[in-house]
Amino acid sequence: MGFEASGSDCHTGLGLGLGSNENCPDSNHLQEKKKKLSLKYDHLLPSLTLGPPEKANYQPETKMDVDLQRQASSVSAVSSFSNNSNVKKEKEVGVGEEVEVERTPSRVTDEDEEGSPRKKLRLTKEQAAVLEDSFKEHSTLNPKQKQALAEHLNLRPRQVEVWFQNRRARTKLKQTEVEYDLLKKCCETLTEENKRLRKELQELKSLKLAAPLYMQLPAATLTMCPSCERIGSSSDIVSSSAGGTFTVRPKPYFLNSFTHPSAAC
DNA sequence: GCTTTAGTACCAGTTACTTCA
DNA sequence: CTTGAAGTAACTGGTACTAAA
Repeated sequence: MGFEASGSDCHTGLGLGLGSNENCPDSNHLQEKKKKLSLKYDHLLPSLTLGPPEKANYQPETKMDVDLQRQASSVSAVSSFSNNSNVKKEKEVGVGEEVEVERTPSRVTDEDEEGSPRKKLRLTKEQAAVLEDSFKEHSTLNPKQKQALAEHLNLRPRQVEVWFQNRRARTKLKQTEVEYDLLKKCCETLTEENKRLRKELQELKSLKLAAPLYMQLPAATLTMCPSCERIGSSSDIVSSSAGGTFTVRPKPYFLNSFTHPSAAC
């Protein structure tokens, strides 16, 4: 699958590293590379079977239908190009043809018949579903796929392109939220652990001052952590005395060199 | 082999519009 | 009916990459 599947791969790596995305197969640069290989996704197009909404039973059965559709597509391509202040030319690679379109700023050209700029259309459920399916296949489109999808849904290629951009942004946002939650939980766990260890250290220090009985143990069984001065034994044994017991617990908690080197204690 | 330039795709951030509680 | 929040289509400006000159 595309972005979402590999996105979860990235999470598993989480590594709690903020830069983890760099290693993600779907990070920007890899996506750029993927783009170049995008022709391999051409198989998708025949699999799109849902008819465009509203124009509910729309099916370009006749040549005229197809021509009209193409025409509409070209016209809308003109009206949908983003507003760079300059007029641009873009070659839309059609299915088996190249259409050269004069581009003009959209603030001007996006006006509909009534002259109101940027009238926002709401995609129908069916359109959204087809786009969603397509996105699941792959999160980026090559020009052919874009054109074909646009024709299939009776949308402008620019609209398809924008939808994919926004969809990628939403995916990334969700992914970021998930990572944030994980990091937050991790932080809370570590804070708790830190609290516990400090408490334990305090207990040990007071024990040491009161009755350093562990000194009487065979030296070989005791080790001292150089960084936190915690005492352990080769088997993390419990040492008890008349004054009470203290335990050097094994570490059930997960530790991570990312958080603290001395966490290995 | 270089630099420059134009074209293209993508992204982050933003705006504008719609929908719904 | 009005309003604010949330969702999202569309836009903007910037960056990276590629191919041609």
